[in-house]
Amino acid sequence: MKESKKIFPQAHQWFQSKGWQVAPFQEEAWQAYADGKSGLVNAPTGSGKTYSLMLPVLLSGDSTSPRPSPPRRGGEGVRCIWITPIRALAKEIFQSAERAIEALDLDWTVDVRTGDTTTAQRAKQKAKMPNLLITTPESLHLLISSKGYDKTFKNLKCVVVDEWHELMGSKRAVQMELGLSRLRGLNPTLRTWGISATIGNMEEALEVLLGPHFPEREIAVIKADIQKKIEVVSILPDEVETLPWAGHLGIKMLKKVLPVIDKSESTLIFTNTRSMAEIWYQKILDVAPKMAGIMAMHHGSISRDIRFWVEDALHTGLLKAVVCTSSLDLGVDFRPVESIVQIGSPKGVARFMQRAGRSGHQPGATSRIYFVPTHTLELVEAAALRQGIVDNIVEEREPYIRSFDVLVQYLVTLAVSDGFYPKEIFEEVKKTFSYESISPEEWQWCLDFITTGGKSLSGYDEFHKVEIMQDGLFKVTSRRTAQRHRMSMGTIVSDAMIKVKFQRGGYLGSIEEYFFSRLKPGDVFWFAGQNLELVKMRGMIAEVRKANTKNGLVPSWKGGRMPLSAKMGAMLRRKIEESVSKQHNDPELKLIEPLWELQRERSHIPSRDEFLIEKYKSEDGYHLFFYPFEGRLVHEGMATLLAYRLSLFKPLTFSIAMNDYGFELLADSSIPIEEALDSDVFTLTDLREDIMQSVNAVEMARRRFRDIASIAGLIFTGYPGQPVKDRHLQSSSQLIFNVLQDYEPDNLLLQQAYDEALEFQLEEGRLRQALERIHKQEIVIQNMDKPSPFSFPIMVDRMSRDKLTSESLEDQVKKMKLKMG
DNA sequence: GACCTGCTGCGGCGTG
Repeated sequence: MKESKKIFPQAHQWFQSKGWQVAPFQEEAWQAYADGKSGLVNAPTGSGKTYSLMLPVLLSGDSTSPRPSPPRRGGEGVRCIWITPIRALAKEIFQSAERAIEALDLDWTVDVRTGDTTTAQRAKQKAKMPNLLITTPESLHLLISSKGYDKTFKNLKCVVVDEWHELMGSKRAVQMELGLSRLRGLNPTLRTWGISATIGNMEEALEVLLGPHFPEREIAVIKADIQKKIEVVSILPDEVETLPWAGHLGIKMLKKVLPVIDKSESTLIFTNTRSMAEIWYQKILDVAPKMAGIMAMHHGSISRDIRFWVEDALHTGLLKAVVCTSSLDLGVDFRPVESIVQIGSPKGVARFMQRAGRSGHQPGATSRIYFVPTHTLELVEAAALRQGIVDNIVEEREPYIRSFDVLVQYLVTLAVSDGFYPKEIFEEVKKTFSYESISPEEWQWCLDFITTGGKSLSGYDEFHKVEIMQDGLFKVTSRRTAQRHRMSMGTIVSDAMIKVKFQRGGYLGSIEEYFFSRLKPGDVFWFAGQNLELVKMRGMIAEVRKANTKNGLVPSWKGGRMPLSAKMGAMLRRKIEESVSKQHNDPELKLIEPLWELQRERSHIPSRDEFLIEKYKSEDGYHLFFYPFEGRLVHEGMATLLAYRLSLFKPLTFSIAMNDYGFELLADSSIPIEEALDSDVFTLTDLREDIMQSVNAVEMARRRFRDIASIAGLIFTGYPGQPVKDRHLQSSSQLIFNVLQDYEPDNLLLQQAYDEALEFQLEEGRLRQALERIHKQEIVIQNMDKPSPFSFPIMVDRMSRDKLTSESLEDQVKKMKLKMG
């Protein structure tokens, strides 16, 4: 370690002058960088990870001079690119860089380039690029799509990808891989560094960043040895009966949450959905009107202006509490708050830890997170989360591979700028993790696709985007094509949103088109913490005014589903067992004991090597309940699979319901489950075939295809400010889907849609593992006279989806409770 | 195509 001091004495001096300590991992990173290595710095937020790479980049030979010297004239171009997944973080990186440059008296220039960069700034950059460029993966691709980009990046020595764990597991990472492959093509000695929080598959994260064939001896992995203490405090009801058996809102716990808010300087209240945030915000105001003015709300559909204001107000101590969704997980790294409250299951240990980390930022300080269960079985989740933290469990982020939509977009990007020669680019693309396995035929398909639209779309000129020049250069010559392409780059596809505005101006945020299709003028809804009356619709704008009525609809957004992570599922199974055998110290598990007694009385509690199937007959029909604890998506797949296999024994129509813990099959005549078990209904044999038979794979693929088509540039989503209506997008994507389905079933984008449906919607891999596990377990079939605590919430879930009944859900649940005695 | 609880993230109308 002594030697590194010789390499960057200025850095040490600067740290000293500030009274900062140089952490061992920082020194290690400086050394590795000076040695010319690439790699990954694995360090938590707030650990000084930025300077672990910022300083060696600035101070090493990549700078014009490590000592003060008169600035050289322009033309040096970009020497380092710093990638951040979030625009808002760019500002912070920029400030860190400026601070370092000034303190060390260097002649680096630094600037930010994102969608927020103004036209004037862009023009300035075009004349003279900064030496350190802070940008996003999307903006990097936009730069690659401009003429002479190879000159811009001619002197590039290093790329740093910040928050790499955030990109991993999304197509944005694939886009990053492609961008890196091109930059390495331009500069074979380019150093690539990632900065990442811990994820379950760290080695893979490194491999994705550097590509699978990066020379081993040029790689370094730097791990910050900072262990954060996290304390999980459940907010418990006085009696377990207070908690509902089913439900997810947790409003019943409101009174217990208020004291936490009261006694803390500042509190973040995390909810799982945007509508839940809206509801909690309103309910808190209802019971604690004094919170008006010192409490705010923050979620992804609220306008950026309002969100910035909230972040700022939290900084300056104006706000005492903010109700939010994961929009505050990341992004602006604000001053830590005193208390964190999590309402309902966060579904994964990593997400929970990240949120906990928002409190107690001082080194050595303990982060405390209050967990609020919203139904009885979530008491077990509390214990599971605590154990998960103790055992250091962190979920994986699975990288996307072979995403042909991202690849064809990239190829058009290259064709838009200076054009490309396929042979050269193929070699680069093959070196990425994502496309390592691409075959020459598949590559040729991509080239055909961008030049002719492929076999079935060749009749349409708009798909002939790229031309092949005489010398074999692939290039876009049409201005319109180039412009449209630049306008639709990136891999994030959003639904068309209606903007919500006050009549006199004042933009509040956006809600999906669908929500408004059910509303007529005069209707009242809650949004952004306000009670609003719809005045009129104007295109994609909803004009509103403040309403005086107390009640209103709460918008629901489509959003993504967050199923229980596999690791949480395993931990839940373990904790149930510990709770039942009373081998634990968790207060939550103690509280839930009466529920186990009831479960045992009415049914059975499965041990680790048992798999429980409950049978129950009601006036609705014949029910079967299964409990794999694998999350909603896997359950949905498994339920359809079993329904299909069971129907081979006897013609039956099933209705299916599920939650994160288990699923239900309901039929109107008896279900031959024993018979089916005898002939191995959980078998892995013919799994793929049976899945394809049982689920509506075409429909699932059709839905995935919309995003794929938009990333691949098959559909144009409109000019900024005048988006194309969703139903138009829907229909054009469907049209193309149908054409491909009929005339070109081997189309790679179409196949990708099927692959994604299987992998991400059915979570086939996890389904397979779950079936394997069940196979090794002993199956216990239990008849029930009354629904068990396990099965009850699933039944409620089914009822809430049953449109035929006119009874309100609440009445039904009451009736059911009476019946159950 | 959605409703049935369901997050987050970026970019965009210019070629010397």
